[in-house]
Formats: sequence, structure tokens, C-alpha cells
Amino acid sequence: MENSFTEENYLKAIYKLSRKGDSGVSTNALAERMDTKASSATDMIKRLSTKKLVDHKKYQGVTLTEKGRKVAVDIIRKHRLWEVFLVEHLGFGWDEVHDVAEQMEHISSPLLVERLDRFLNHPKYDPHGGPIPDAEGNFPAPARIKLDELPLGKQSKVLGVTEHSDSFLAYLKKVGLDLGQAFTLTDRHDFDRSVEILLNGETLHVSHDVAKHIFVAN
Amino acid sequence: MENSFTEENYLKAIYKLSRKGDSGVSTNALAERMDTKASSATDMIKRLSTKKLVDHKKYQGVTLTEKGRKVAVDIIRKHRLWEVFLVEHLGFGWDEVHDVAEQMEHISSPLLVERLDRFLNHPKYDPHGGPIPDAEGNFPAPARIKLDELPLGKQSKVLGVTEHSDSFLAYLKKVGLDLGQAFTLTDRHDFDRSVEILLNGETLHVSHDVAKHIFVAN
DNA sequence: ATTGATTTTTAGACTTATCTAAATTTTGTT
DNA sequence: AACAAAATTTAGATAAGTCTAAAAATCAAT
Repeated sequence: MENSFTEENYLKAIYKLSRKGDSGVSTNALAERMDTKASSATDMIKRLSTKKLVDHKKYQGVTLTEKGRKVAVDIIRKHRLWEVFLVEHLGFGWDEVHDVAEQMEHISSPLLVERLDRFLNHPKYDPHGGPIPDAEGNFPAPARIKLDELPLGKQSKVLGVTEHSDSFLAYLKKVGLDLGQAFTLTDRHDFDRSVEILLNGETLHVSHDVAKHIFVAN
Repeated sequence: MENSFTEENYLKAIYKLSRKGDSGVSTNALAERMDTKASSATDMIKRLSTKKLVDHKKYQGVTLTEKGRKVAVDIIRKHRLWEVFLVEHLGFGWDEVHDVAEQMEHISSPLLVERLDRFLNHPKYDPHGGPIPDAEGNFPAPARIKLDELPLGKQSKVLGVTEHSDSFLAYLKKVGLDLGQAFTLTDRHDFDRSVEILLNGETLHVSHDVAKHIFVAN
């Protein structure tokens, strides 16, 4: 009754895609996210379906069962806990941890996870600002909003991002929007929904496309 | 040019079996250690051979190439570093870590290993007393001997074991021969090569079969 | 509502790692 | 040296995960 790494990765992908659209996840979307072909996704859907980890009606997309959701959330929990460890204890940059955590998340030992969680002091968010579910699969209520929703004049700081592409992270680093960076929202342009923020004495213009992907303290 | 977990485990098994007998490792011995059939071992030997990780002449046993030895030793390095982490930072008992480390040893990230090693302060021995090779694959010179070779009257302490079965570890725990336990060798019986040691004011009789599996400080 | 495009599934093949059963090579003994 | 026993390899199957190419179902659109 063990799940392979591949099965776990598919479950995680289905979970993440479900967050977006509210209906079932399409075979094509799943295949694209898994960087594989639709036929492979179909095969895996069948496998997961016989294991009662997903519900599937032909041509109708997949959804996770409660059992499947538990597995997916547990992997996310492990992924994010390891990211915290890598950044806080091994000195990794928050933009260097993803690939390693992608491997560590598959280590199977409930005792290890419990002890790691305690060692890290039960963190609620990972270095990207992603919420860490507890052992029962419940996510913490996020005390944070997107930068484009922050009230004018408010002081805040960067808590995380919702976009993890290399180019986006590199852009943030270049303009100084590092994790934890404090700033004040000084202006807002309604016509294009861009904002101006003051950080380290410099005024920075941030487009809405960027602002909507940045989590900040509320 | 990636090695699968299975390939890595075979390489590690060949390495460990090579330590014992000095000649090549037999297919049967390898199959037994991998808990599989001889035919499977033969198949894997062929695979590793085409990858230039082992040398093999039909019916003649396998030996690691230099390349194969590097891979095997690197896995042992990772295994032992993670064991140190589990015991010293997550509060695992030295008898609880093996199975988890067995999984962690396959995580592939030279950067991670380097940083873990630094975080742990470049340990030379794992919690079982096993020497940890450095990044170049060199083992530290062991400043320790087996209990059955300890001179009469010498004070010492338990550094590790060469036998990791549950029953053996449980026996050690029961009689009080824990890791780090200090004692004095008070007597030696030549007829059966057993020894008597004094620990915590109690005299303990230790058979040669047990003593030869215990590393102690020299 | 029929056509055409898109999405999804099936069919058949390949790879890795395993197995059983049979064949072959080596070893040990007389 | 010959023959039986033991060890090893080959042959052919199976399961997981993938692929390409083709068939089937759904969707979109006039």
C-alpha cells in the first residue's frame, strides 16, 4: 500500500491544480504540469483511481478523494518543513531550496516529520511564505495579503510570493524585494493598479502584475 | 547518467561485502544482502558493468571500479552524516536512525551535503561509531579498537558497534553498554576469550562473540 | 445538428527491476 | 578425470511508468 514517488508527485500536482480552477483537473493540464504526455497522465489517473486516491469519470477530469488529499497535503507539509530547515539551519537562500525539498518531501517517516517540526519550532510558513499544514492537514489562517491589496501609507514587509519562476525571483532580488524586506506603500495608481513603495530610502514602482504575486504582512 | 536508488543500494552492498572477503563479491552473497534472487543480482551486475561502475568477468564475482567506489563511499558519507543529524539535533536514539538514514542517503545535492557537514561541525564518526568519509572519499583513521583487543586494566568507553541487528542492540541496552558508556577492563579469560569489565560499580561478563563487535576508545 | 477541432483514451511498444525455471559453468569429491 | 552439487547466467514473464500513433469522445460554432 505504498505510494511511489511518481504517484506522490501526481497527487501533489492534482492538489495544486485543484486550488486554481474549482472543477476537476483536466488530463492535459495535469500532463503539462508533470512535464509528460496526456497518455501518461491517463495511465496514472487509472492507477490512482484503483487505489481510491482520486475520483475519475472518463473524459471528465480528476479530483482527489479525501484519502488522496491527505497524502498530497502531507507531502506539502514535508516539503515546506524541509525548506524551513534548509534556509534557517543550513544557510540556503530562499531561492535555492526548492529542488532539494522536492526530493526530501518523499522521505517516509512520520516520526521524522514530527521531530523535525518540533526542532523547527512548529513553523507556520515556509521561506516563500507558503502556509505549512499541521499533522492533521489543516492549514494556518494566513495573516497576510497581496501587495496590491495593501492600504495606502501602510508599513509592511515581504512575506512570500505566489510565483516561483527563476526570472520572477531574480527580478525581486534585483530591485531589492527580498524576503523580510520592510517598506511603506507610498502611492497607488488606479489607472494601471500599480503601486509605489519606499524601501531603503528609495522609491520603487511596482506593476500590478508583480504586486499581485507578492505576499506582505497585514 | 543518473543512478537509480536501486543501483546505489547495490553499489553500497558490493562495497560493504568487499570489506569482508578480499576477492570479488559473489552473485549469491550480493543477492542475499539485497534480499533478492541471484538472477536479479546478475541483471544488475550487467547494468552496473555497462555503466563502468563495476568490473565483472562471468562466473567470477564483481569488484567496484574507482568510479563505483566513489559513488558507494559518497552514499555512506551521506548516510552517516544524516545519522549524526538525526541523533544530535532531532533527538533520535542511535538505534532508531538506520531506516530513515537509508532513505536520506539517496538525496542528491552536493551543496546540501557540504552544508549539512558544516552544520554538524564536520563529524568524523556517526552515532554507531562508523567513520565518516570526507568529500574526497577518504576515511578518518580510527582511534579505536575492538573490546576484545583492549589491554587489561585499561579504562575506555563504548564508541560503536559492527553489528546492527535489533537483538544485539537490545542486548547492549539491557546490560548497560550504551554508546559513550565508560568502563574498565578488569579481567580476561583466555580459554574462551571472554572479558570482564567494570561499569557503574558492577562487574559484567562479556563473551568474545559480543566483545569483538564493540568498538572502544584506545 | 453536422462538421471540425480539441481533448482524452486506447493500443502497442520500450525500460527498469524483478521473478521462476531452465541451462551452463565452476567446484569438490571420489 | 568424471560426475554430482553448487553457483551463476540466460530465457522468458510481469509490473510500473513512459512514449507514439491512432481511435473515440467532447466542445465549439456556424
